[in-house]
Amino acid sequence: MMEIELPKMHPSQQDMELIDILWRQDVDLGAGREVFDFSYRQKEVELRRQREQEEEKRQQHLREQEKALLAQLQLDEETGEFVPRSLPASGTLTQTNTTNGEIAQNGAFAAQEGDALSFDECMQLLAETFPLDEPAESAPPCLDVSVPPTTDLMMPADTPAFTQNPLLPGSLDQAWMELLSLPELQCLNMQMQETLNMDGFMKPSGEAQNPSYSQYLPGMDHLSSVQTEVCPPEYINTYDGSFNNMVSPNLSQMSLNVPDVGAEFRPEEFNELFYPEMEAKVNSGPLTSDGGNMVSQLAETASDSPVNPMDLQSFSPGNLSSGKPEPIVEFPDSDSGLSLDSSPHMSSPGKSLNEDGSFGFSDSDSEEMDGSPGGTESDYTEIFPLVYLNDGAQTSLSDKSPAEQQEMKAKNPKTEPVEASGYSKPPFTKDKQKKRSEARLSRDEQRAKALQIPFTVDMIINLPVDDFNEMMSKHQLNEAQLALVRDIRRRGKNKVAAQNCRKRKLENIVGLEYELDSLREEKERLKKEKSERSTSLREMKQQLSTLYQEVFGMLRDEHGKPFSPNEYSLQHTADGTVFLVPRLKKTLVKNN
DNA sequence: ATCCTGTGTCATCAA
DNA sequence: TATTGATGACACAGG
Repeated sequence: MMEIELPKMHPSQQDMELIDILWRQDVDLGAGREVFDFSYRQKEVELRRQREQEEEKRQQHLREQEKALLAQLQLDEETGEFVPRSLPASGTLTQTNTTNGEIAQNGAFAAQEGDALSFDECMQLLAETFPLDEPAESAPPCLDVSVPPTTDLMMPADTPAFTQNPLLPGSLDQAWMELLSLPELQCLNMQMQETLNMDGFMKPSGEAQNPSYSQYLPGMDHLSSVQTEVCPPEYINTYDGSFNNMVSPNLSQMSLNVPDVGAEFRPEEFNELFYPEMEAKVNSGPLTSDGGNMVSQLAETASDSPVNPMDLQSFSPGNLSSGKPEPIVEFPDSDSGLSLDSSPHMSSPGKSLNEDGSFGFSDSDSEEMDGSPGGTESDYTEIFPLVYLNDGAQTSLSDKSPAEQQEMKAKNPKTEPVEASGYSKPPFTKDKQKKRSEARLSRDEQRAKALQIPFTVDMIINLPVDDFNEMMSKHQLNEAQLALVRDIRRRGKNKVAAQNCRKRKLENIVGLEYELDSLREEKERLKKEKSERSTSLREMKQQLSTLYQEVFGMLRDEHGKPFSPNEYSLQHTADGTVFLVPRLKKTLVKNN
């Protein structure tokens, strides 16, 4: 308890030393050592002061945290953005239908509320463990991937706000990571993963695909590894699956302050994220960091590798940072739709080459492509004949230089007639391999590959505009590439929007049908009720008439004669009093 | 051959 | 002004 320490040398230092010696020799001084030890007492005071300061600090942090909670944002399911929670009736879509899925979601979250406490505690622990010394830091809301993509529908209002508080200072970054390794959080983390997956399941179309941008961001990949350590494979797998769909707009917010995409870029890890199944192959191969060589090496290994060479290239530091992703071919006018016919892979030289010999991606070309009967998927079989020939072998012409591509074209005159004829099914159309390749590569992916865009289509489409612009600014793209990237983004977003729109339309139709049924039922019910009441009214009238006649017939005047129904009538008031009213008089009264 | 349905895309408008 | 979402319209593929 009383620890022996060497006090700092003070003026009374000799005395203190003596006291110390006596103390060590267990000489009874008649008083505690601390009585004589000035530095000890001073230290005690300092300790107390320090404790007070810590306490004060902690309280201040709690207050700040509270502020942050108040200002917490809420994920808008539709927009994928964080919006202030104070928009209770914001959504136009989310509230339209309470589908079973949503009910299930609510249920699931309700069930999760039980975890809220522990999470709360964790956050408190976090705040205590990692004091926010830089509250003003505009650090990113480094939300972990485990943070569920909550929506107003799914997240009860009283749910602890930490889960989606993007205002948490960036210093929490590491705290999150450390927290993730805490055993008590691992379970929570897994549940959040589950939630995230569930959300993806509930919203299969564009609006729900909610993987995290952290996957895109090398700086965050350690998070993945953390989860890999603590989560059962199924969580990871399902997560990967949902990731393939799209990137969550909401989680994308988290990437705001993540280290530069290009900064600590590690292509292997990136690859692992995107093509986990391929990672082994790619890594085991003679892959080098030399972007130039890699393509050719890929070409060698591509026959058994489904990896998209474009992606690999994009992950190559050489291409990313050294920034010469420009295809050798110049596309004078990129368009918005890479024209099939202008594709470098076209086997039809007449169309594929512009007059200047370059490959054209002009709008007119695009129209030619999209407008022509041959325009769509089949065109891509023409664009990438080798892709379809070699399933999984992404060594399409796009991986080769235009010169090589032209060589290929020269070597494969076979395809010319097919494409020259415009729309006609290429010989590989029935090839299952081709279909599989098609399924794997969307048109825009193929376009991107053709222009050697150094980003994945997912990134292009799903990154928030700021990140997107940042990403674009980090790479020097030529006009064709820029235009293609923007078109890909526009098309991708519009595709999702169209899916949402159709989904909504269907939901509206279903809702209207349901409403129609309800109204029909209501109508039937009202009809029936009307009929019943009519019957009842008729009966009552009949009874009243009978009663009237009975009563009227019992009435006699002073001569004992019955009243004439033509001259008199019976009237009754609300209190049951009955009057015999002369009809003439009655009309007179009425006239009055 | 024709119709229906699902999907992608474009144009346009509105926020 | 740029971006984004919503939606009608169109083309196309596939059943």
